[in-house]
Amino acid sequence: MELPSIDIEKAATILKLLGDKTRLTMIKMLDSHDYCVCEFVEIFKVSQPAISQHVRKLKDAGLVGETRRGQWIIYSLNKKSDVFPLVQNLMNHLPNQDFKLQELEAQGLRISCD
Amino acid sequence: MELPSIDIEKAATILKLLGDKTRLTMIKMLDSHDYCVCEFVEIFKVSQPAISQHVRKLKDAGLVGETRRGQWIIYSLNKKSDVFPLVQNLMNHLPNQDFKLQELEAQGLRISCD
DNA sequence: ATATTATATAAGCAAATGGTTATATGTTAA
DNA sequence: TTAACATATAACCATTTGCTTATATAATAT
Repeated sequence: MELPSIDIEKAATILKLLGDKTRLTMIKMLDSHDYCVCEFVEIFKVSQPAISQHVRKLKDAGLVGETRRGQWIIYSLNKKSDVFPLVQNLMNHLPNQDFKLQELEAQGLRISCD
Repeated sequence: MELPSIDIEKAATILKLLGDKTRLTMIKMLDSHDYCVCEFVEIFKVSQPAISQHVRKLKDAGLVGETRRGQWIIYSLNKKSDVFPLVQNLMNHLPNQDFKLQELEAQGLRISCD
């Protein structure tokens, strides 16, 4: 089966974007659940602007989408992206990060939206 | 089928390494053929030290191996690397780069070792 | 031995990266 | 309308990156 090819320059851009522990973890997490900025802030122990800057890069590259839900902005994987097959493939090599969600819940920090 | 998981920190390191157009192209090229430094220099139009620095990073990460053959040092993909399955998987999404080899040959710049 | 060729290493530099604090924007609640 | 909360943007800074030139090391050829 033939996989659609991704321009090597574009691929390098995506890999550079994912070549950061925080962003790579975010994407892996988003593979299971959607998250809002404030949840990421709790999880990654960095400032809120730092998180906003990371998700912005992911959004600019088309890897994630955002939806406002009340005062929160929920980020989710963009499965329509033309590089999604590549990303998905990558994710298969990474360990599940659901334990982070459980930690959030244990601390009562999971925001309450469906 | 279960894929062996790669520590997310290690994966980020590898992706950052491959998140560079030159190195990503090198790895894709090495997926088909071995190359020496001087060939890479011709292909990438950067200085010889720049190429040496790139291959060194790939070597330090265990992605490639080197063999001296006379005055040349031949670089090849290290298929024994524990991240090779990930890399291999990535490569499947990239366009073949054999035309670069053909360009080399057309210019008579392919070095003569088997 | 000496010159030539191939590669590696060192040092320096401009640009990019990822964080911070301060501040602006937008939504909700009182 | 005002306060509180969630997020984004701006400005700044230290570190990293990827190149360059200059030089060192190693093998080959004369």
